[in-house]
Amino acid sequence: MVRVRFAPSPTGYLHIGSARTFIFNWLFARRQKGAMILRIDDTDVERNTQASLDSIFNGLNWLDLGWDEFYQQSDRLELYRVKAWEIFARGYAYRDFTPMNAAPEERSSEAGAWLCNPEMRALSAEESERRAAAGEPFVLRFRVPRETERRVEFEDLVYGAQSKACDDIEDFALLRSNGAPTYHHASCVDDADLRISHVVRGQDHLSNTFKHILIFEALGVDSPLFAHLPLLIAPDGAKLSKRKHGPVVSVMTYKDAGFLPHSYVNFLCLLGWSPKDDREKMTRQELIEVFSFEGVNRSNAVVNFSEEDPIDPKALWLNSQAIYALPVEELAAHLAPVVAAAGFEIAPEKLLKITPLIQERIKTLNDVLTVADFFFVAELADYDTGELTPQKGDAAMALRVLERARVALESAEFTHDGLDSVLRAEATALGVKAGQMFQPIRVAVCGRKVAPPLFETLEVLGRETCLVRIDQAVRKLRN
RNA sequence: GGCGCCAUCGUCUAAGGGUUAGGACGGAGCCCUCUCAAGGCUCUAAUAGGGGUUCGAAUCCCCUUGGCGCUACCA
Repeated sequence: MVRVRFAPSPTGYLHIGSARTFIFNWLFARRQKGAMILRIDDTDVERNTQASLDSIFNGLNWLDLGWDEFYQQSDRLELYRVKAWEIFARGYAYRDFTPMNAAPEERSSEAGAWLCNPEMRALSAEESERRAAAGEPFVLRFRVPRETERRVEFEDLVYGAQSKACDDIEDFALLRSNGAPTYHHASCVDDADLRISHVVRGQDHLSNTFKHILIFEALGVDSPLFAHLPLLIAPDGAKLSKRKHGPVVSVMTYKDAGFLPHSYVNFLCLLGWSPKDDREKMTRQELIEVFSFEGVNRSNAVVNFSEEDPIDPKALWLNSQAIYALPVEELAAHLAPVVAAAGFEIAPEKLLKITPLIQERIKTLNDVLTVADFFFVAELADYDTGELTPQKGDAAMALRVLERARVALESAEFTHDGLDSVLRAEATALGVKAGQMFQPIRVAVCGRKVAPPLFETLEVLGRETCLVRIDQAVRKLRN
């Protein structure tokens, strides 16, 4: 039985890299008909906040994928304590009484990396017990095997054969001096206790895996299988950080920008993974069917954003495609809350009629506000009168067109075909080109040159509104 | 510094000894057209460098360079 977990620590918002890790775990679980477990790694009480936990849930909920089991490490502290002392009892760990901030400088710089404090590692059982009983603070450290020239080895499902000499692994902590478990310890104990079959996580944990394998050994259990994922990085090559790169790193930014959850999931999947054919737009079901670790890349993927384009153009394109593919009713339902949040009151039936006119013109849900605004307002915002002037024409032509249109529209049948034939006939009668006829009308009713197709727009706007707006345009031209 | 990992168009990627190095996004152009889109077509642009192995390397090996990660009583 495949069991995978996503284990964020609540020290910030949901990062897009974390979201992608969640998605790959989820895809693998669904693909293998296994279980997806959400585990909150909150062993560092100092840094965890409720706000952060809420924001992670918000992000995960928006992704709309779900999970099967939920755990929180702060509920399981006793388990980590018990397991740590079991490890100690088996001789795989020792008490280190070195004071907290003792000589941290000596650790790096020089030739060999810092491995352990030999004095503490060699402390006799008696002295260790005595000092602990006397209340002297200590951290419980893993005793990495050094007597043999052993190497820790494993086969990563993405990166292949991995190997590291024990002499390059330091004696890491299991329990802090306050008794709380470290990430390494709690994570492994939980992975063992929850019977996690595959650990799928960021490549930043690749080197940590050697330590984890030693912990699993000390715990007396088989290691899970590992699959590390390439990291998401910024165009400057640095890893994505809120401080340096701003809101682009947060999942909620994309929700707020008007992304459809699935299209964003689709986008994230394409970063560091490929179905190996030319498919890019994929449904959730397709993603599940085709996902595998063989398709995962080994090099980091750049999220392509800049000051001018804060959102990766590929994400935008995928979203516009997803919007285009949506049934009109569904798109209208997605649009309604956006329109309402902007303060417009619009009847659902009307929005349903507007939707097909803008469907292929919006890249995000939020674009409805800039593309269809003139449908929502009672009064058009002021616009430059010069806009009314058609190509290769003048203000006089605009006036003639609008006056003529005004009369024609009073009696025209307000349907696409009706308006089409009436307005084209008027153009011919006036001796102007169709475009010269349509443009002044478009600007009069929309307030700008760029807008959805004219006849449908007039139809949805309705005769009354159209006549009022044309009158206003005529007045502007006469002034 | 030590250890580990990585390296194909600007970006995401395909090609795992033999291809004019393919696709997508972006950009440019053309077509379509009532504007804008959408759609169609064309163009743009890559195997980091150097050595090997081989009849033949983007592909295998080594070195260099560059990038990333770990090196906490953070996760």
